[in-house]
Amino acid sequence: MTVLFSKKCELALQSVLYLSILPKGTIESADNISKQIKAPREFVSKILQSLTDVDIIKSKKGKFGGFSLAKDPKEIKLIDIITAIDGDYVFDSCVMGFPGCSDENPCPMHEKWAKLREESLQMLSTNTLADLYEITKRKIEKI
Amino acid sequence: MTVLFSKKCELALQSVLYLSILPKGTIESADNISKQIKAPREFVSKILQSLTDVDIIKSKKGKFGGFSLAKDPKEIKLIDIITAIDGDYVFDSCVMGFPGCSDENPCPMHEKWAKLREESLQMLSTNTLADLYEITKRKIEKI
DNA sequence: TTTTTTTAAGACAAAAAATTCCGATATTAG
DNA sequence: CTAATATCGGAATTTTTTGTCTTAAAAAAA
Repeated sequence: MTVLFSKKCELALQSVLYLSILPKGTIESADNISKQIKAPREFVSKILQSLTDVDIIKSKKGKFGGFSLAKDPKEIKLIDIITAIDGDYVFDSCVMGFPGCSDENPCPMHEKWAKLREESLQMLSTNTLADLYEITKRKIEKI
Repeated sequence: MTVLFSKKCELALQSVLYLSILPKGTIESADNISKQIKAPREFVSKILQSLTDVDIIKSKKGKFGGFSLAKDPKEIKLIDIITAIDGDYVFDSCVMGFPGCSDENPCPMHEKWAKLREESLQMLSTNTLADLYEITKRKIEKI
């Protein structure tokens, strides 16, 4: 079985999306976030830590501490979260795992896949948390 | 890090593609195939076994035994190989890992992703080994 | 028939990814 | 200051995926 993004990355996206629908500046604990997205707390906590390192969210220790967005939702693109966790490997490695796959020495899928890869990258690079606000809110409320 | 297809699936695609450029009916040993695609022999062997189960390739035991395509290259679609190894999970699970993601209760990426998912599926369902013959040959020869 | 070569099958081992645990440190309330 | 609550950082554990080994069975050649 196979996945586009790692589990870590999925939970990162879910966590940050959740933070993005809370009133601006809200500090939410890892415990609350993990409950909301129904994922193991310690694991979510670890993921959130790596997101603070790249300045997508910020953290506050101690009582009433937790995590909050480090910038405005319209400044955070989906691709930022993805590359922070999974790297940009997804978008520049060969789909079929062939060595040395490039425009000059393409694998059998290369050309046909290039278009899809480009479109995905485009989609993830243009959409910000702000763009997804309404639909995120609706989804989170239904979980 | 993350990948679209599992390693198994990548090697399955490479192996079958390799078989498809050999003269019709050629029987190639797991040993030769693994050397060609530079992958561990026993592992490739395992993968080839599962492909024989779904009738994409056929096997022959004993001296001069090995594997060969079970049908004409234009009868074998890429998607057949992928679902045989990775299942159809890739194309009907939520990109963000949200539970119960559907058209009625979509995740934030759902709609935008649907188009890409559909196009990928389309591409993998319409292309057969025969369609990729020339480019496969060129690639394999350069490995 | 015996030997050699190759797949089949399943147990086993190693590596990677996911998940948990724990001790340290920071922050705030009382 | 002390107690309570959080994050932080790193080690430890579990699970999944990848890869190996070993033995059996089939096929062809000697």
